[in-house]
Amino acid sequence: MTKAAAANRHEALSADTRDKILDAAEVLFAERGYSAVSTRNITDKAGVNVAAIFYHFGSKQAVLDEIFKRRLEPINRRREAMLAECIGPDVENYSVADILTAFIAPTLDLGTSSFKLLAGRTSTDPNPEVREVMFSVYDSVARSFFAALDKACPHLSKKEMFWRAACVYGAMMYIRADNSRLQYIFGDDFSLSNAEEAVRYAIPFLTAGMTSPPVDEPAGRLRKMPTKTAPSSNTKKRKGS
Amino acid sequence: MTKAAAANRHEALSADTRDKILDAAEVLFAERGYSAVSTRNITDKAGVNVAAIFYHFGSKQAVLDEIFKRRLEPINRRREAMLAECIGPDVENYSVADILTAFIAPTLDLGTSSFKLLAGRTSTDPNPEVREVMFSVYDSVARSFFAALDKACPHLSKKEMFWRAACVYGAMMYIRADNSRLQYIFGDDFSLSNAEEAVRYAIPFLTAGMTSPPVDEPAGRLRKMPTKTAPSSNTKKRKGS
DNA sequence: GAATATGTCAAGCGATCGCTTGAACTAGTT
DNA sequence: AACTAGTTCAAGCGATCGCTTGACATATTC
Repeated sequence: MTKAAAANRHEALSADTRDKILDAAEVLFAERGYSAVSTRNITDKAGVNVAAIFYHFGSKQAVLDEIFKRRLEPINRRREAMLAECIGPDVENYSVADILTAFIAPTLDLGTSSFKLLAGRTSTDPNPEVREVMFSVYDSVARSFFAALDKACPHLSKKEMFWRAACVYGAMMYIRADNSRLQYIFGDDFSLSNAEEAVRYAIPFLTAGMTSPPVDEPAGRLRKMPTKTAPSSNTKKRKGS
Repeated sequence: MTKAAAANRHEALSADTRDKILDAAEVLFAERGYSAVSTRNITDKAGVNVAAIFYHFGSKQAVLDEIFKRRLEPINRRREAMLAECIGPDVENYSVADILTAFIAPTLDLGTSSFKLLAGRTSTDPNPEVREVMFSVYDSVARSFFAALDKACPHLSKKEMFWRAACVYGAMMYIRADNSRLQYIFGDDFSLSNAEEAVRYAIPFLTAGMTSPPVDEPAGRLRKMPTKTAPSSNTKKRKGS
């Protein structure tokens, strides 16, 4: 009783060192970038000793890796759930908009979490240590996403799919990274950090791009064109298959 | 005669220290990122003394700034020339595809130059020193580009334009940054570094997105919709106005 | 209550950071 | 030959880097 109470109090007052380090590092990496943040910056902000990083994680890079694993696990569960919901047995009716939403929306549903920024900004970070983590963490989800998109867009050659995927990926990452340069140009009334608006305005843009006619195919020969949205609705709310 | 010859030979054999530093730093920054490259890395690669950086530029940040100024000057001249060519007196016939091409193509016409990578990768670099340079360097061109896009897309509210601009910007930056993750997924036959393919496949994607119907506007009320391409052609080759 | 496992801490390792210094070298001018 | 201005150089400044160490505190087990 007293023991449990003490344990609870301890847990309520302060997360363990491990989590404090992850929380602090996440914020700092998002703000300044992996390379520009030192291990002492992290432990200072976390209020723990420098050695704790190496005791709990082994290296600075391992901290970054753990940050991504911790956040992406629930996000990817949501992604796969949403994806499963919108790919039924009838391949003919795959909705490009729904697939894009399944892939993008869960990554934006993080509120003001620093991880959204971090994920966007590290996506093009050239530091080898960072890229190593990115490769290890993003691979499987990206594959299942592109596989679904491929089924939904049978009119596209692999090359066209490659370039369109790059556009989708780039737009998504840029929105997440939110470097505030556009805000600087368009004015403070606008912000890329508004998740609802991102889904509302960016998804239709990307859907229009994905479903536009292929560049290479002569206009005559034509395979089945994709449907942009689910038959009955253009919002997320959809009936089960 | 001998003097001029000596000067020429000297110039032919080795660019001056200033340029050697810029060339070396450009490659290293592109490969590893600004924060992960030290001044000694730069001067070692350039084959000059460490102090030369501070004698010629004053700081590491000033080197990054000079790299961007040196490359962007000719690129921005091309951009403005192409933009001037596609915005005539008849606003009604502005071609979204041509405007996008004017903005994007010149940044890709760098061959294998490291600057293309560098520009893409630094665009979302959160390091304050890097962001400072980005803000100072990109502002004016971006404004004139968005102004032209705005004229070409009168059917869009400022908010819709903001989000579509973000998608365009993001796609462009991601393609330039070429983090090779898509290549890893799609296979080695595909590469984002192919400038011709980028223009051929990405511009139509982005044009389709830009010219898609507005999200907010009720379908009934409708201002003039934009033309996707110039009347006679969908390639870069166009007659003068 | 000694033994053991787990975690924290101050101190400091060698290496490297951005940057500075003052002496030396190289023109070209008088 | 003396002078000047522009440039390069080795050496090193204090600070900080990622990471390690060994002493110590705490909690659990037998």
